[in-house]
Amino acid sequence: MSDLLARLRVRGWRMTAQRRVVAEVLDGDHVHLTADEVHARAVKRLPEISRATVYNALGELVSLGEVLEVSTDRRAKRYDPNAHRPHQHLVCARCGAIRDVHPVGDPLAALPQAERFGFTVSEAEVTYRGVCPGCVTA
Amino acid sequence: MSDLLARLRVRGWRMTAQRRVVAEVLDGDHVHLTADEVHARAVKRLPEISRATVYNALGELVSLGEVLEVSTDRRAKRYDPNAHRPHQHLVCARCGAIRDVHPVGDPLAALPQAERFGFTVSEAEVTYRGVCPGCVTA
DNA sequence: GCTTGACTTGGATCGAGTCCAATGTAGGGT
DNA sequence: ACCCTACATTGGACTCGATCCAAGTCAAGC
Repeated sequence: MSDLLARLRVRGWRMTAQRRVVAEVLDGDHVHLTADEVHARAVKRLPEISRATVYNALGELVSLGEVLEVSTDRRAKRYDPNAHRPHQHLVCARCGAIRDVHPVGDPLAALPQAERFGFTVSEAEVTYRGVCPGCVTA
Repeated sequence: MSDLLARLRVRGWRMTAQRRVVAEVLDGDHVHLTADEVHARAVKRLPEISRATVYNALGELVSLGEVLEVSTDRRAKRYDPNAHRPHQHLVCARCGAIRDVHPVGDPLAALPQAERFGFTVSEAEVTYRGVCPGCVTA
C-alpha cells in the first residue's frame, strides 16, 4: 500500500538489504508484529539478518515517525505501521490480539486545564481492554 | 487514610509480617512506587524480606483490587494504591513522574459500537504524556 | 573503483519479573 | 496452650525482551 520504501529513500535513509527487508515486512500486512515476529519474517527473505539489526531498524523507523511502538502489556513491544492516521488500540485480555480503533472526539480534550498540573500535555494514549469474539466463545 | 490493613484482614487475607509491611508501604504515601522501591522501603522495616515475597504480595493486592498496576513505559511496573476511585495517569516524558488525573466523561463512552468489532470491552486506560513543570524549566 | 563513515553481527549483558524446592509459620481445631 | 497443615517465604536460578559492544562489512559520494 503506502510506499514506505520510497518515503524512506527520499528522506535520505541509507538503504541496506537488511533495512529494506524490515521495511517491507512492516509495509506488507497491517498487523501488529513483535520485534521477534518481524525478525522471523525478515529471515525468510534474508537468512543472515540478525536480531540486533532488526531492533536497530525498528528503532529508527519509530524515531522517523513511520512506525508506532505499542506496548499493551509486559510482553514484547509491537510495531504498528499505521502511523499516518491517529488511532487508539483495542486489546484482547485473553489472547493479546490488537485492533486499531477510532474513538470519537479528541481524548486530549477530556483533560481539563485544572487537571494538567502545569504539565505541557502533548499526547493521550488510550488502550481499550476487553475480550475478543474468538476468546469469548472459546 | 484508607485502612487497607483492616480491609485485607476482613477479606481473610492471611496476614504475615511481610505482607503487613508491604501493605503499610503502599498505604503510606500515595506515590507510584516500583516493585523495587516497595522492596527497598519494606527492607527498612523488615530487613530479611525478599524480593520474591514483595512480588507475590503486590500481585495479590492487585488481584484483590486493592492496588492498580500501572505500566507507562518499558521500565518497571508501578503500583498505585489509589484503586478506590477511577482515574487516569499523566506521565512526564522526561523524568517519568506520574500524577493521577481525572478527565471529564467516561473514556469508554468514546468508543462507538461499530468500533468494537465484537469485543466485550470492559475498560479504557488513558495515559496522557507531556513534560512536567520541573523538566520544562530544567 | 576507493574511501570512509555508517551499518551489521552475534555474543555478552542487563533489568524486570517468574519459578521452584526447601523451609518457616498463621491460625483453626481440639 | 499446643499441634497440624495448608499456605507463605526464601534466594538463587532462570526466562524473556531488549540493549551494548568491538570487530567486520558495505552504501554511496567523489
